[in-house]
Amino acid sequence: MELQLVNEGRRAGYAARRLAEFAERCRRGGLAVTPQRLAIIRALLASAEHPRADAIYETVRREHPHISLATVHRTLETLCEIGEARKVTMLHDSARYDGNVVPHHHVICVRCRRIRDVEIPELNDLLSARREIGDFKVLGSSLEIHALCPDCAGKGRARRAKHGRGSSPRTGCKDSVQDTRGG
Amino acid sequence: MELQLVNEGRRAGYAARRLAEFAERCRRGGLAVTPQRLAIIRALLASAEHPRADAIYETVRREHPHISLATVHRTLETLCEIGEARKVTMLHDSARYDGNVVPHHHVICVRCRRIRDVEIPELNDLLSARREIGDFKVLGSSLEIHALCPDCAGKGRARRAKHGRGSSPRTGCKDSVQDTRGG
DNA sequence: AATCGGATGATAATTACTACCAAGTAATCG
DNA sequence: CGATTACTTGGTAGTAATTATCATCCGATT
Ligand SMILES: [Mn+2]
Ligand SMILES: [Mn+2]
Ligand SMILES: [Zn+2]
Ligand SMILES: [Zn+2]
Repeated sequence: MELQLVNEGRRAGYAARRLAEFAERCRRGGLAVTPQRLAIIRALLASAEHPRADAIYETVRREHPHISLATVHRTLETLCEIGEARKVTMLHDSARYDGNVVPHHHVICVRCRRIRDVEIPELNDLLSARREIGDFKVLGSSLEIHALCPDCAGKGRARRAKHGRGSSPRTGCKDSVQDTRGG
Repeated sequence: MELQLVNEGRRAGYAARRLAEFAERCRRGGLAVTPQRLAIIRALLASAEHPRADAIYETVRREHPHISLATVHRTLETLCEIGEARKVTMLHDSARYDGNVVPHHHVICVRCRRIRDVEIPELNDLLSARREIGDFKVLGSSLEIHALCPDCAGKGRARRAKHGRGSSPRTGCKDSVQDTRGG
C-alpha cells in the first residue's frame, strides 16, 4: 500500500493556487468577498496544522485587530459549506461511545449522524503492515465512510441551493462532503 | 474489497459475552463494580447506535432514576480508559479545519493531537468502487490513522498504570487506543 | 453615489462537558 | 457479620466551544 505524508512544498503551491481563485469562487457562490474572509482563508491555507477556530483567530488578528471570534467561527463554517474548506472533525459536536472494542470501522450518515459498524478485514490487514508513517509511530486506525442512511437518502435533495445558508439541525458542517470521492 | 455492515445477531452475542466478563475485568483493573457501572455498560453494549452520554443517561435512568449525568460522563470515560469501551469521536473536543479539499487522509497523534495529511491513492480507488454499503449511499470517506508523533513518542511511556486515573491535558479519551491493530 | 441584502462585532445564551466536595458504598480485613 | 477506608456517586458550580441575536456596517449592483 502506497502511503505518504504530504510534502510541504506541494501544499504551499496548492495553497497559492486556491487563494488566487478564492474571490472568483466566492462571487460564484453568491458570497461577498470581505477582507475578513480573505484573511481567514489565507490563514487556513497557510497552515498545515488543521487549526481550530481560535488559532485562526489569533493569526488573523495580527492584521485585523478588530475581527470577532464569532466571525471566524461563522466564516470557517461558511467556507465548508461552499466547499472551500473541510471540517476534519465531522463528529466533533459531542462524544459518541462504542461498546464494540473489536477493531472495526464506521458508516456515518452525514445528515442525521446515524453510525453503523462496518468490517473491512482487508483494510485492517493492509494497514497493520505499517508500523510507522514518516516519523509517526502507528497505533491503529479507523475509517469513516460518509454516507446517507436510507431514511435520509429519500428526503429532499439538500445540496445545491444557489447561496442559501441551508441549515440542518444539530449539524456542524451540514451535508457538504467532498472526501475520497471528490475528484 | 470485502466490506460488510455488521450483523445485529452477531453483535448481540458479543455483547452478552462482554457483559459476563465485565465484573471480573473491573476488579482486575482495580475498579469497584457498582450498579451504576453495570447499568451503563449494559446500556452501551445493548445499543448499536454509538450513543452519546445523554442517550445512555436516559436509558439507565429507567432503572436508576437517581443516577447523575455526571456519573454517566465519568463512567463512559473510565470504560474507555480500561478498554471496555471506545470513543468513536477521538477529536470531538473542538472543530479542526482543513484548507486542503483534495481527498486525503490523516495521521493523528493521540497524545498532542497534531494532525498531518496522508495520501493513500490506492485506498481511494478501493473505496470509490463502492456506491453503497448495505442500504447507505456512500458519499466519501476519510481514514484516521492514530499514532504518536516524533515529539510524543519520546516522552514517558504513558499507557500502563495499574489502575491510576492517568489524565492528559485537553484530551477526552486519553492515550488508550485499540483500533485496527488491537487483535 | 444611492441602494440594499448579506456580513460583521459585541455580547448574551446554549451546550457539553469537567471540577468540586460532601455523603454513600464496594471491597477488604478481622 | 461489622468496622475501616479508599473509591464512587450525586448535586451543583464552573468552563470552554460554539451559536444566536441584533444594531451597525459595507460590498455588490445599478
Ligand atoms: Mn462501532
Ligand atoms: Mn488534511
Ligand atoms: Zn440519516
Ligand atoms: Zn504528539
